[in-house]
Amino acid sequence: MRHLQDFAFIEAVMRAGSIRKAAEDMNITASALNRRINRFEEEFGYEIFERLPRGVRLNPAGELMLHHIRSQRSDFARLQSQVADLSGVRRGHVSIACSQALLPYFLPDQIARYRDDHRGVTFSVNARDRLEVERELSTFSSDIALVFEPRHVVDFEVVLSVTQPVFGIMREDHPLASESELRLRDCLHHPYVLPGAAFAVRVLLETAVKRTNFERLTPIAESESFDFMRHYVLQENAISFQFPIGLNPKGTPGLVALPLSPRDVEPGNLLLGQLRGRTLPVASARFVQQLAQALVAQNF
Amino acid sequence: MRHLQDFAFIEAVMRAGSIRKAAEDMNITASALNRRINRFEEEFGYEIFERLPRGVRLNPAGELMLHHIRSQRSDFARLQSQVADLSGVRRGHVSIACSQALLPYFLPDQIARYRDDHRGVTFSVNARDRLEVERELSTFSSDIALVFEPRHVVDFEVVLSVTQPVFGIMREDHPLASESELRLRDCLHHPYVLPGAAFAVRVLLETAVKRTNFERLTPIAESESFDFMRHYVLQENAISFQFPIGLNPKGTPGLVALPLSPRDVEPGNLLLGQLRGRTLPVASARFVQQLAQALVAQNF
DNA sequence: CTCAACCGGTGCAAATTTTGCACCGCTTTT
DNA sequence: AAAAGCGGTGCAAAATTTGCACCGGTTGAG
Repeated sequence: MRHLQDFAFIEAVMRAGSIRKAAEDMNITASALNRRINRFEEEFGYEIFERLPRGVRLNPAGELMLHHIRSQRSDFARLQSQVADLSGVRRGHVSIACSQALLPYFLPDQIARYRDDHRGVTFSVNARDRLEVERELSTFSSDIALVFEPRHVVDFEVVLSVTQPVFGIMREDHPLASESELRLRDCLHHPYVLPGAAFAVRVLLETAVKRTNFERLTPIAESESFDFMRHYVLQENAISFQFPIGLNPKGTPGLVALPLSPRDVEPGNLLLGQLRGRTLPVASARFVQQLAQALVAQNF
Repeated sequence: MRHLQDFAFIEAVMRAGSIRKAAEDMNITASALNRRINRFEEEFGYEIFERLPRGVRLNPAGELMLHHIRSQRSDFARLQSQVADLSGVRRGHVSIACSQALLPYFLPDQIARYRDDHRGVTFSVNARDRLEVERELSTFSSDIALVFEPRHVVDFEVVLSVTQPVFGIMREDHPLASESELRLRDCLHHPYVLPGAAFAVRVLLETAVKRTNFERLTPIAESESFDFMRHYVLQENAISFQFPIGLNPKGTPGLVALPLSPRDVEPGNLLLGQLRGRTLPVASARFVQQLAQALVAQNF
C-alpha cells in the first residue's frame, strides 16, 4: 500500500543504521531516500533520526514513531483480514510465541485442527523465554503468547490461565517408577537433569527447594532441550522434569511420567495471552478462542 | 501528513455521496479523485465503494475501512501529542461529550484549571444524549465522555463513577422551600416541569414513579434546556429537577435547591468514560485524571 | 418519449513530484 | 595526509498526478 511506503523506508533506515546502506537495501538512491526521510520529518514536525558522524539512529521521538508504524501495520493487516473475512476468503497469518513444551504435540495438533477448517491461514511458531515474551508481543513480532510462568507485566494481557503440575520422567526400571505421585525429596536422592534458569520448570523446582530448606539443586546435566533431557534418562537411569503438555499423549515406550506432589512443588501456570489493549486480526482471535477451549477441556 | 491524504479523500467521498461532489469540496478534478479512489481500491485489493447510478456509497468493506481511518487518525494524533510531550511543548486537543449539566459550571471550571498549567491544550465540549455517547466515542468524535446514566454497553469503559441525588429547584416562597429533603409525593402535588425522555433526571423520576405506583408524570412544561426550566420556576411557582453539579455552587438568588429523598428516587450515576481499549492522547489522559480527582473530591 | 442533468470512467497532454547523478562539506579511520 | 563513509544539495531526467474534453449509462422532469 502506498501510504505505508514511507514507513517501510524508515524501518529500513533504522535497521541499516545509515541512509546510504538502507538505500542499497531498498534499491533506491541514497539521495532519494535522504529526501524522503527529510520530507517526512518536516511534515511530521519533529526529527525522527539523530544524525551521527557514522550514520543515523532513532531518537526518542523516532522510537515512538517506530512503535506507531508497527502498530499501524498490524492494524492494517487486521483490517485486510476482516475484509477478506466478509468476502468469504478467510485467510490470514497467526504468529505465536510459546514455551518449548508446546512445540512437539500441543501446537502441531491445534494448528492442524484449525487449518482443517481454514486452509488459507498460515502460522509462525517460535519458542521464547519467559522473559522474552513481553517484548515479542509489544513489538508486534507475535500476536499470541502461550507460555509457562511468564514474567507478569502490564503489557501482557492474560486471556486464559491453566495449571499443570511438574512431572518427573524416568525409565520404567527406575526405583521410583512404581509410585503414583513423586515426592521432591525422593527425586533429589537420585540423579536428575534440569533445564536452565530461564525455564519455568527450573524456577518452580528452585522455589520448592528454597521453601523446604533442602540443599541446593545439583543436576548431573543441564540443558535447554527437554528433548535431550528426556532421551538422556534412557541412557543413564536419571530423572528429568517436564510439563505433561510437552509429552507424547500416547506415552513413550520405556519411559514413565509421574506428577510431583503438589504439596512439594507448585504447579506451573500456563498463560495464554496477547498484547494488552490490542485487537487481534480475525484469524489470530479465532485461534486464541480455539486454544482457550482446548486448554480448558485439557484436550491434549 | 502525506500518507493520510487518501484517507481524507475517501472520507470526503463518503460524506458527499458522490465522487464529483467530493471533488468540488476538495478543490480537485473529479477525474483525479476518481483515479485516486480506483487506485486505492486496486492496491487495497477490495472495492470500498458501491457504485450506484446517482453516486457511490460505502460497502461493508468500506465501513471497516472508515473505522480504520478514524482510528488511525486518532492514533496519529496521540503519537504527535506524545512526541510534543517529550520535546516539552505540551500541546494537544481534548474533545469531550457530556451531559448538559456539566456545561455551565463544572467543565468550564475544570478546563480553566487545566489550561492554567497547559496553555497549549485546546478543548471541544459537546452536549450529548445518554444514547449518543457510545457512538460518539467509537467514531473517535470524542475522546472522553462524562454523562449521567449512559446506556451501558461493551465499548464504553468506565473510568470513574460518582452518584448525585436529583435536586428539586423552586422559588424561595414555594410551600416546600423550607424542607431539608424533598419527598417525591409532595413534589408531584405541586406543578412541575421536566426534561425530555432522553435525560437521566427524567429516566430516574419515571422509574421512581413506576415503582411507587403513583399516577403517571404530568409536567406542566417539558424542555431540553435545564436553563429554561430553572428560569421558568421563577415565573410560575413550580418545581424543576436537576443534578446539583449543574447548579451554581454559589446558589442563585431567589431559588432554593433541595435533594429528593434517596428513599423515593435513586441517585443518578455520573460516569466518566472512554472508548474501551483505547489509549488516549497524553493531554486527554491527563485531563481524565484531573476530572477523576475533582469528582471524587466533589470539588464543585 | 425525449432530453437535460448527473453519474463514474478514460485518453491525452500539461503540470507536478520524485529520482538519479555528480558533487559538497564533514568526520573518522588508516 | 589520504581514504572512506556519512548526510545533504543543485539540476536535469524520469515518473507520477492532474486537468480537460469526452464517452456511455441512468434518472427524472416536461
